Amino acid sequence: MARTADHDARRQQVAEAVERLVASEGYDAVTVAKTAAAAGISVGLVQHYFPSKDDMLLHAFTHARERTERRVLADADRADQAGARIEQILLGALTELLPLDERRRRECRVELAFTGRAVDNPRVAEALGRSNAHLRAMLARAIRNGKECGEVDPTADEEAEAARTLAVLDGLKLHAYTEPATMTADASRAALAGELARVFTGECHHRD
Amino acid sequence: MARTADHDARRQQVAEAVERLVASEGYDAVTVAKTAAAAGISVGLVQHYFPSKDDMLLHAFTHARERTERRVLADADRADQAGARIEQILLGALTELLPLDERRRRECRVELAFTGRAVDNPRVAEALGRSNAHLRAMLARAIRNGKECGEVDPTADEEAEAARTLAVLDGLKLHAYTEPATMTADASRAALAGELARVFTGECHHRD
DNA sequence: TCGATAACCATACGGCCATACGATTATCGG
DNA sequence: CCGATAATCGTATGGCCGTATGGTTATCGA
Repeated sequence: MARTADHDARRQQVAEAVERLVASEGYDAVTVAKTAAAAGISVGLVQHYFPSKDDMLLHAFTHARERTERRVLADADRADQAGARIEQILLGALTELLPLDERRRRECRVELAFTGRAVDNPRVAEALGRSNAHLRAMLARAIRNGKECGEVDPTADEEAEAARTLAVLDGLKLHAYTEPATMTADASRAALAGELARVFTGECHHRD
Repeated sequence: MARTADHDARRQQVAEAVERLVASEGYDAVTVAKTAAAAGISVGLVQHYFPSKDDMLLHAFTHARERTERRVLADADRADQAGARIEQILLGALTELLPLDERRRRECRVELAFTGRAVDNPRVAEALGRSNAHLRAMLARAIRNGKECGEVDPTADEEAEAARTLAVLDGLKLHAYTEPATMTADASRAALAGELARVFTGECHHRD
């Protein structure tokens, strides 16, 4: 055998370099050369780990997206164990995804840039679709729980409500990012809270 | 003086060539040379009418967007004069913007491609913001009318409801386009109808 | 009719970028 | 300790694209 390296760690290193570039200079500014420089490695090594630029970008996207997914899930879990009202749990977790301050604006820029490419790139679209499916499932589960404890109208269609809520979230993400003057942080927060208030219309009757 | 040409018509001709290219090959496939070919003119003439490729793309976007805006407005007006319920008028007009069949899918592709660029391109972002402001104003007006005739809860915040409704619309547009398998035409229509049903909760008490 | 001028064209240029390629270096197994 | 092999590097290459440039053509006004 010979020299060994941590494949996954290297790929992650490149993915994060891509992310930084997208966040600071925009998607179009991402070149293989710049990415290599940002990651502190050579162009050749990037090629060693990714067969093509497209693969590199796709990996960067899925990496970023999975991290975000995990964070939101963890957020929700933590709030859940603290025994909060489901509506409040979701509001907290989803608010994290809106560009309400500089940090989250950066994250949104990356997310939105890749989302924009999903329109023309089937592989990105598929990855995005998978991730959205996870989020919808999470929301549907939360709504189902809400029914059980009385927060949600028991006749509501969980899947439909979840799909619409995710649409609101993504629409707000875009509007708040591209129109910060019109869609201020408060307006965005209010819009999201308003959507949740329309789904979670009842009082929780559980006691602990 | 000398030879004359219809400036606006030429610029429109180019804009529509861009649109066709985006719809059929995707945003990245738009080059000045291809656009010229698609428009049936020379590269030099494109340059004659647009100082840079960026200007060309921006014009193509605003052109397409304004046309769509006009169409939606006209739709709504027509339904209005037919004396329909406001909720139904809006549903009809906004449904037109979702990618529910091949024709509307094409239109959405163009719209979404440019929307994706708004993230990194301030000029596109500004044009998009202006157009969104128009749509929000139109929605707010409709909601205000709804209050007067009893279709809408009089305590509702018109601007906030309008902003959220537009967010739903744009989120659905994206999801329905990139995830046709999950967000079917029926599911999208239902989600939009659901949103409107949450805004227009009352009965119209006008008679004519 | 004619020349000035705008419309229009064809091509050249310079730069950038993704990818290909060959060389070099480090390290694991024996 | 050594050689096989993976990791890493540096550079070359071929193509494409936006823009610059110079020339040609048609038409309007006088």
